[in-house]
Amino acid sequence: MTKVRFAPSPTGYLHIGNFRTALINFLFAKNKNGHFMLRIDDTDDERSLKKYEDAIKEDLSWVGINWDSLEKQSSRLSYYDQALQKLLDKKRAYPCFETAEELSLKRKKQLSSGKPPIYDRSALNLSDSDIADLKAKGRSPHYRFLLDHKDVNWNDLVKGTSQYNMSNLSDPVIIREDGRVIYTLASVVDDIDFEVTDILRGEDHMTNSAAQIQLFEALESSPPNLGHLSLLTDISGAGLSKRLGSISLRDLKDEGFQPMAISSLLSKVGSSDAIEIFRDINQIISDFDISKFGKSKPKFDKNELRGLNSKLFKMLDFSDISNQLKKFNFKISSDFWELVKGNIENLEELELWWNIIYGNIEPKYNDENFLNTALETLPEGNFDKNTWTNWTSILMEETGRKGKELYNPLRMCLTGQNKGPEMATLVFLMGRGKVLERLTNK
RNA sequence: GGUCCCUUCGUCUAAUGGUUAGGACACCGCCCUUUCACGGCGGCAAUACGAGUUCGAAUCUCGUAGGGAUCACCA
Repeated sequence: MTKVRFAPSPTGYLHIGNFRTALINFLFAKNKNGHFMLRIDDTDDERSLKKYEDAIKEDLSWVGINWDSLEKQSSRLSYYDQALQKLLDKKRAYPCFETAEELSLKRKKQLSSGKPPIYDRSALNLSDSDIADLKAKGRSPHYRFLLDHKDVNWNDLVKGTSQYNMSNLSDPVIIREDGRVIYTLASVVDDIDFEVTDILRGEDHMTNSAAQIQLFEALESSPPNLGHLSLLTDISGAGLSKRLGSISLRDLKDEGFQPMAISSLLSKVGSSDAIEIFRDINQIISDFDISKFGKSKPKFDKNELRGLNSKLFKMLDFSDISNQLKKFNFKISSDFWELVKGNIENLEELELWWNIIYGNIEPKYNDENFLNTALETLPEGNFDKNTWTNWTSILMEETGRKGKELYNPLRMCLTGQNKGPEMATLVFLMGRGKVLERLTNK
């Protein structure tokens, strides 16, 4: 069975790059009736916070991504120790005693003399007695994985035939000086134990993957299928870290974006499918195909998201949205929703239209003579659904105007906007009192 | 600096040596609508640059330029 995992570290809120990876893993698995595992990579306990773990779960749930199982690396520490022992026995791991400062200095030197900052493996020269001496002095080692300096090849689900020469890489540290495991090892151990079949993640993991392939093999397993998605950039083409990293899912939520608008965009952008709005995640699942994703970097455009959001609102009935409308401190009726849903990009705009119809706004008078005539011909009595048509028919006869010439001054005066929902219903909901107020309140 | 990856309309992309370089979104125009929008129809618009291979190159090769990623006792 297909089994994937999404493995965030709880060191911050889910941003849109992260979320896209989660979504694509979810869609990939569900399309194959597979298993989607949420794995909390909290081995860095200095930076990991429960608050973020909760937030990540909450955000995933908000968009309808449900996990079939949940694991936390912090509860699996003994397995990582066993893996280290195995690697030590096979001479694929070795102890190192350099301090972080020494290593950093070394890298700087290499870089300034034009050389790649790759670890020189000097700890490999330590004899058993050297190591014993250092330990006796109270020094405790960190451990590195000994890479095999050769080409690693794999057939990437997204990138196709891929290759990396391991001599361009430092032997990765897998256990810290204080004994805590590092992601590189923990992730592989978990992927083996939980029988993950496919790893889908960003192309920033490309070199990690190359090293981890050797780790899978050293642990007498075989690597899962690997797919590296091209990273999202902002509209100018700048990388994720610069700006998109700061757009979290919660920001989008707060800005009034709907989960399905976000999922619709992020599941299709960068693929050869058309970007369109989907009402239901199952529709996206059923035609998901990882091979449709391209190798170049797609751009995330909030305007595109706005468009999808407004298309979604048009599709929603009052009953679909009424829960979300409770957050407003004014009561929204079904009639009101049906009237304005075709003219909004996000829910916050409801407040504007609510004020236009029921509250106070600054009307715009751009044709006083005409508006005077409108005032004179305003029908008496309570408004009904035909009032607008009757009224404008009279106005048309009186003034000879029609079309935009007829409607625009009324729209501007009554709503303060040059566009918006259909006037007939809008005026009916407004009622005679409010219309009179706007017409006379110049 | 080393290594890896990327570059087709504004945007997402299709075209795996022969196409008038196709589609979707956006934009513009027309129609529909006595207004906004929806919808229908149409239009604008691209192979980063330079060589090479070939009868023929978006496609293969090399170079140039631009962009991204990575090179942590982070994940």
